[in-house]
Amino acid sequence: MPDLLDRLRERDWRLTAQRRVVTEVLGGEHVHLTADEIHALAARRLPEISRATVYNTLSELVALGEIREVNTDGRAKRYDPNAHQAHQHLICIQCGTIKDVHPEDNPLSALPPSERFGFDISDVEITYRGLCPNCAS
Amino acid sequence: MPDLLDRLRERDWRLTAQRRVVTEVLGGEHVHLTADEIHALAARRLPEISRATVYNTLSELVALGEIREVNTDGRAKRYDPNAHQAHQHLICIQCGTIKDVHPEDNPLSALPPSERFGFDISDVEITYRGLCPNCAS
DNA sequence: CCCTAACTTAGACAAGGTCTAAATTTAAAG
DNA sequence: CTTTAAATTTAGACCTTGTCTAAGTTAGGG
Repeated sequence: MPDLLDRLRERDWRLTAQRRVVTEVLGGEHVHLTADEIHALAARRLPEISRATVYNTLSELVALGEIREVNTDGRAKRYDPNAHQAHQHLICIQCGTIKDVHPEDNPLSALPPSERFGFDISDVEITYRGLCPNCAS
Repeated sequence: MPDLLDRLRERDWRLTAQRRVVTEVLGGEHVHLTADEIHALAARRLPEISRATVYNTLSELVALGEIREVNTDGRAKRYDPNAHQAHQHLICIQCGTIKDVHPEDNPLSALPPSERFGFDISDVEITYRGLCPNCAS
């Protein structure tokens, strides 16, 4: 798969300095940053970047399906660049660390038709919570 | 199982008028109200009840394990009085309706040890999303 | 090189929630 | 029945997260 910036170029996404630094900050595969964290990192390279632009850019990337919004705790949303591989999240209830995990079965198959109330189900989000080895000791 | 107010009485929970109306508003089994909705309903019976008290009471009920906090959409948290029966949620992406559902398997069993990163997992939260029959037509 | 639509900006605004200090209420002791 | 200390409630200030707007700036086709 070509990298994120290449994919965006192919889609008539006007590439500005601001959009570039935001997507660069989201480079890794196992990163789960809040909008404010992304803004702070982006501002290290482009000091005048505004909060509004970071929010706008993130919304566009979500709409394009290039990143996912994760609602882990009712606090700030986090943005997950690992959008092209189905996965779920495992979160430490103490330190907040987030891991990507991959359940064995298709999570949808556990929900029998009688429990679907006629819905056309399109998405399943699973969050596992527990104590990480570091916090347990 | 004795009802909510009885259980709380047995636990030295000082029962005030404010706490009573909040717990009464949470009476049903299949209700998923926001704090503001709970405040509005409570205020119909006890007009001077404050927002802070509603938030305090809800936090205490969560800590006591009598209700559950549900984070459905990154907007306001919802409070679910159906805390003593394991269940998950099915949400309409259009109208926001929330249904309680009961998957067949233990959701934890789908996560193999190799995907647990040494965590001691204590909770799994699953949210199914789709279009309800009403919105589909 | 110019033009215009697209983009970015600062800052006001809004929703949801937390905190604080003062007032009130509870219930236990005298 | 009073006193009293601790628990509870209150109004409103404040905080965090996110959205909106109007004005300024920029990308890139012609």
